[in-house]
Amino acid sequence: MAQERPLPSVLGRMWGHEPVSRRGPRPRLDLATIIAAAIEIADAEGLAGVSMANVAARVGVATTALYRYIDSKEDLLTVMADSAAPLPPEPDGMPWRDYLALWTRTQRDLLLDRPWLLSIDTLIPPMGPRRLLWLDRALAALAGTGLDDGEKINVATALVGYALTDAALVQSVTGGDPRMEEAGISGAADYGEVLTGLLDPETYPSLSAAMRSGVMEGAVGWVGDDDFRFGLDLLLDGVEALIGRRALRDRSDGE
Amino acid sequence: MAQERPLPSVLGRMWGHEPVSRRGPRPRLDLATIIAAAIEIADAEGLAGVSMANVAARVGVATTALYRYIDSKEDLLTVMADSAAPLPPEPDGMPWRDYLALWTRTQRDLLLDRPWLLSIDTLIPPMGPRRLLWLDRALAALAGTGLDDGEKINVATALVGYALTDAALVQSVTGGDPRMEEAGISGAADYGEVLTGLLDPETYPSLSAAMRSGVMEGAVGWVGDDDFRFGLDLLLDGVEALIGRRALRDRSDGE
DNA sequence: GCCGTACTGTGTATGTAATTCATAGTTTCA
DNA sequence: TGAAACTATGAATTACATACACAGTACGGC
Repeated sequence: MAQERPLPSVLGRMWGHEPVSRRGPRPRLDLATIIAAAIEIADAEGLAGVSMANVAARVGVATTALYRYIDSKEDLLTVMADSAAPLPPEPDGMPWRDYLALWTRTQRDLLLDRPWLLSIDTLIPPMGPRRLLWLDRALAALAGTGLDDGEKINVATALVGYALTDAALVQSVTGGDPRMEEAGISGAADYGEVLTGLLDPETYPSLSAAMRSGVMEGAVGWVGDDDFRFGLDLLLDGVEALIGRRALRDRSDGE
Repeated sequence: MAQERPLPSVLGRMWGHEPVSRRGPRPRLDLATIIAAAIEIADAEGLAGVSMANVAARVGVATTALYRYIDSKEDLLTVMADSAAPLPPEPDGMPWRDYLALWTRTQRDLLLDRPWLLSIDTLIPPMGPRRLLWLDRALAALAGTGLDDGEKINVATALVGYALTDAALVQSVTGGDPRMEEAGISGAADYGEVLTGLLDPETYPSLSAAMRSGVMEGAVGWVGDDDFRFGLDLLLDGVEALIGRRALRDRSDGE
């Protein structure tokens, strides 16, 4: 019923609602082909390589032919971002905590594997079939925890957000960001060194002390697996605490 | 000593290392003036309005004159992102949890107030004087909690990350994102409606159930203050648990 | 006081991309 | 068989960022 809401063209096509046309020459392309080509280019050359001309060349049509399938480059990127996601891992009866940890890590690893996603994805509500599938699985994993739907969604949201920011951070520190490269920084140790030279201990007492004590040379440098787990556990511990509270409340409600 | 590392021009200028030049006409501009102009434009017209030509016109010079002060537009954006941040709130002896909550919220509100920051800022290690000041204050707030420097930094990182993703989400849902607007979605209720029409209950059992039960029409729609606090408390509960564990360990170490 | 030099701002020119539009060609339905 | 509906194309337009050569300016040594 609500189906009637007219979807904008790209979103519609994303969900397989291709326009049913009779007349005219058979289309030489479909959205999937275009997206696949665009993703291949992005994987190989980064987002910078994804120009309309480039994509068109790859699928063997003139640049402007693409505009029959998408309305703008923006749309292309949006659809790419959804299609680039693999299927979510299957729960297989895992405890919620294990599943959500895997769920989050897999998303982060995806972002590291396809760093161009980071340039498209600022966190927005998922609209594509793939991303929504991920969300669905997170909610499923939280079934039976006593959280309500809203809470489950918020938990999932916080976790994707973490995957996103952590990947962005790791990516920038390990040399992906031009802003870091320009500063001659590759790796946390460099960063610590630069900061040590830059920070006036009067103005930045705590930070400068931390840097001088060599935090960045040791275990903490944002990019280690420990660092990822640290934030993840912060969140999951929070979730666990919440679930505990809910259980308590529900028990006393039942009396 | 480490001061000697040659900073790239913009980064250096950000820290007040203006080049000491004798000869030649007195410069008509300085970096601060340019940044201020760029920020005014961004506040008024969004990032799209920030073209080199526009900024130059505003400060009353030819477009290409800007290149005497910055190397590229990218650099301009980077410096803008740092300068746009206000001074961090003062701790005033607040408990760490209260301070960090305020600290995070203030940053999120800044991002909502200047949405263009969201387009510049993917999470990267802070390099500018303002952002580093924020980091310093977070570390200071965690003094005496028993966390080590690395842990403190990781806590702060997780919190900024949360501020960033939450702001991005709110921003997109409340109409800031072209991708949402294009789908005719403004507000969580619209989102819920669209999804209800789109989702096949077989493929998306949990999510579709949640949508049909009207989550998005109720309290949860990502944009409410409750939703912000939800994720924030998740993190802070996690931090609290960690601090508790550290205290326990330290006590038994001391015996 | 004068002149060269180092440095500043200007105007022009170039290259890259996205996007619009009129056109020519291709199927299918009546 | 012809018209209608639709496809791909190429040329043209627009908006930028940026490189470069030039002209003017002020300081510092003589």
